[in-house]
Amino acid sequence: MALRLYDTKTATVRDFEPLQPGRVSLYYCGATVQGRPHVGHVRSAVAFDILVRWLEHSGYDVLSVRNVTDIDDKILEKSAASYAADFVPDEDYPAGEPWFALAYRFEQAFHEAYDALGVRRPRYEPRATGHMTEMFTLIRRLIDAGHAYPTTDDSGDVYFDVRSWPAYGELTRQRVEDMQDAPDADPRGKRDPRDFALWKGHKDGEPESASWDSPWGRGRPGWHLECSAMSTKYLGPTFDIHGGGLDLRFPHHENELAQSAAAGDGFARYWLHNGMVTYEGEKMSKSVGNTISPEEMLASARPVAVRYFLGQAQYRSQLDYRPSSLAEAEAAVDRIETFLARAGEVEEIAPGDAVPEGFAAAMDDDLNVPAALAVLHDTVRAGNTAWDAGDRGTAVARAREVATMASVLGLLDVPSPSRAADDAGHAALASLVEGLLEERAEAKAAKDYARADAIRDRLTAVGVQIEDSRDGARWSLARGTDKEAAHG
RNA sequence: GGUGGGGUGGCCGAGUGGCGAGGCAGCGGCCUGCAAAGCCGUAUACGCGGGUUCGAUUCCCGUCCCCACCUCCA
Repeated sequence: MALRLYDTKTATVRDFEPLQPGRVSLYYCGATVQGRPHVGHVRSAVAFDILVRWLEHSGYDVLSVRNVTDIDDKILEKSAASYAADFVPDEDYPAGEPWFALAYRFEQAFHEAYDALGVRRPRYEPRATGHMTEMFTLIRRLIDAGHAYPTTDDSGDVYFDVRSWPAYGELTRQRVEDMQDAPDADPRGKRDPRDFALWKGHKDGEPESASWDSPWGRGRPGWHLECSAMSTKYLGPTFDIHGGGLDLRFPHHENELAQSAAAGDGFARYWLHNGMVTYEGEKMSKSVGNTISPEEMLASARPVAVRYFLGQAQYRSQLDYRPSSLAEAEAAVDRIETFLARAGEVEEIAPGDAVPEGFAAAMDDDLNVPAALAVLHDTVRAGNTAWDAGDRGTAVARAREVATMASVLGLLDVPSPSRAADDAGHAALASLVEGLLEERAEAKAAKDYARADAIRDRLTAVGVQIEDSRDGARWSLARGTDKEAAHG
């Protein structure tokens, strides 16, 4: 069975056949680095991380590119605001910060969030500001082809001519005539209100450092242009997959497609869009106050549980967060880890190449992670059953499959800052706990259950969980609350 | 107004024209000195009204509601 993916442009599930056998070129939209990452950003990143992992598991060499939009209106606005006399700095926005410093700072914040969740970095992460000449070339091509024009006023703007491109709207199946005009649209020098900026002329009051000399005057690039220019540079005029959040379909991806296609490029062959994250069914919004940030999630649950939560729904589905979500994810992850730890007592469990057929079929079916997780959990059960029956060989075999599946879903690569952060402390703790467990074993042997239970209660009280087995007691640090990983 | 996606048991969340995925929570049982972990069992679920069909949650029609996008947005 081969991979099938839902393609937004054709609105169908299609067999995935890469341009070049064995190689996949993937471009997906990263963030505009104007603020701290929110849950939606990391959900998208996890979704595409799972795609890349599954492609690689399937034997493809994946060339992935994710852009960093480090120049745009919001970045400039926020920087400008930080210089205002009445500006009140907070922990996210200090006073007097240049736009490029602000952008770079948040770019790093995104990296921290991605890293914390085990999202692997793409092969390249190009920044918009580093690709001016590539953008000039694309604008030139569009003007020469009659699909773009510099305004006749003195603004220095260059626009894409929507009316010159009959296919405009093909990605989202909209007709230009049906589109609602933006209420606050400033027609400026546009021929049509839907025309969008390829190049924005420099305006008085904007920092000189935020503009570049171009054949059409000093200015800065429009948002959509960078993706067309950079994807072409790193992946070629035609590439396999273009991804991003559902909210980017229009206008961002529609405009990218129009630009690149009008310039004569094949552009993306498959369009993938991940669903939004909601809070108890409602769109997260700062004004409503129903938001939760990746940091807050990481403070209340282990990173691996956060990752599990973010990846557990099918990527196109809306992912609903509610206060109990992370505890549920934590429980599910615990179940998997407990089994792997059991089998790990027999021999080391490392991910291999083989996954159960049902898992592969689910992943090939447009990355049906929920169905894949069902197979994973079934395999855990089968392994536990074998373990309880004393069949260690089968248990270990199942554990290998579980580890492989978990690895494909990115659950084994999530850093666990707690443990690694303090090996010495952990060793000391282990020594103390094991001493107490020996005492407890002696008490149990003497049928002094009061004393045995007192020792267990004492350990439980400080977050050390005890599990008895025929081979003796096993201990682990209680999860869920995860005092260890709590961020300070 | 236009475009697209949804409404599944206490919660999350797949899926299918007919043998009720999976996780979490609950209940009963096995195991255990007691727990924990594990295993087994346990639910008159598919927004509403019609229709097609031997049979629909799954197809068709209507209807209600929700969400996203059409302005910066993962």
